[in-house]
Amino acid sequence: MTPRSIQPQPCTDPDCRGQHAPAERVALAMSLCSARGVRLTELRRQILELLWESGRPTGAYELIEALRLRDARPVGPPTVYRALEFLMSQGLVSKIESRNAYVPCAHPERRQDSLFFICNDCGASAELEDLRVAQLLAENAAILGYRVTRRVVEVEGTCASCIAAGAA
Amino acid sequence: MTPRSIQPQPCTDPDCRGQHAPAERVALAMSLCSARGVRLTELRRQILELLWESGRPTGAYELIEALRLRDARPVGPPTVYRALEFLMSQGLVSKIESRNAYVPCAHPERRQDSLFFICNDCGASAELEDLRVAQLLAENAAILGYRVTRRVVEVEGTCASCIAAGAA
DNA sequence: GAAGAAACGTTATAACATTACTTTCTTTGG
DNA sequence: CCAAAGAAAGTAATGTTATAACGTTTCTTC
Repeated sequence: MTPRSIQPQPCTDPDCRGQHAPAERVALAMSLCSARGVRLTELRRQILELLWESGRPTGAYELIEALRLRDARPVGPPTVYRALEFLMSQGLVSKIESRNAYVPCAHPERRQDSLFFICNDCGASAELEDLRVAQLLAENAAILGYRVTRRVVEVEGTCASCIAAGAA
Repeated sequence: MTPRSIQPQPCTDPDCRGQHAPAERVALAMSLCSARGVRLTELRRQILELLWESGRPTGAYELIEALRLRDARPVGPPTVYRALEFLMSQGLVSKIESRNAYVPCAHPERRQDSLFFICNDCGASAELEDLRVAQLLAENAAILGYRVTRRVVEVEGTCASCIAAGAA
């Protein structure tokens, strides 16, 4: 199950739903940052890794706690927020605004704001890209005369598993 | 400029961009609540009015301050948050998640999550409805097996006026 | 290895939101 | 009308998320 090699393996499938292991994700991030000439420091790397391991949108203070548990490293809020800001600037992480929580991005090599689907029951989130949505938003922005810098699209609801579990 | 009558005048134009006066907006809200058998109390009415008068996404603590100034009524956070919750439940107000701020809804009679465009420069927001976006999100939700309960679509950028002002 | 820049640490505090409990107001049935 | 019940609002305390301001360390470059 676990890949033998952790060489970066960017997914080339636009319909990829992300089943890569955290280590692989982090390796891709390292290679991307290296190519871009920016520094994915140990702290930043750890936070990205924690986000990949978490499997759901994770709050900044949860990350602080996780870092403390992981290697008895007590970091303050500004430290974590700065790291998150860096990761977001590189497209490696997105903030889920409706949750005040952070998720790792499946395709940091494509710098595109994704659609996020968040389950109200289990808290899990799914990421999707849909150029048609971006296109429609661009259209509407043009009508209003807006220059777009960021798109936040978050769909709240109940995921398939939780529907199944609830219906049981 | 100011309308002589403040009778409720729901806008029937789906492309309406909202140029109605606050009093008219509040009148519509009162009539809607009355029809729905829910109570638009004085506090709730005042908060809705303040939001319409504000002209931009407004934080809960700004509302507290505005209420205090308006009629020396000091209200606590829970009071305001409860009123906002009611207003949101009636589709009269939406929360702009990326700002932790609240805006009045242009078309409370249509219970549809709108698209919001927010200017990073002046802080103003514009509301738009686009069924095509809702449709695409529904499509994607269906693919994932999600049951949708709420859509958050917030486009950040620079509005036409600020682009013009900045380009000057 | 010194200068400059980037990252990180630390303290304090700001900004946003909720819990738990009490009081007041409103409606409704006797 | 009046009491009971329920909805709304008041109050105090606290929880949660985020940032300001400033000092220290680390990395890079020359």
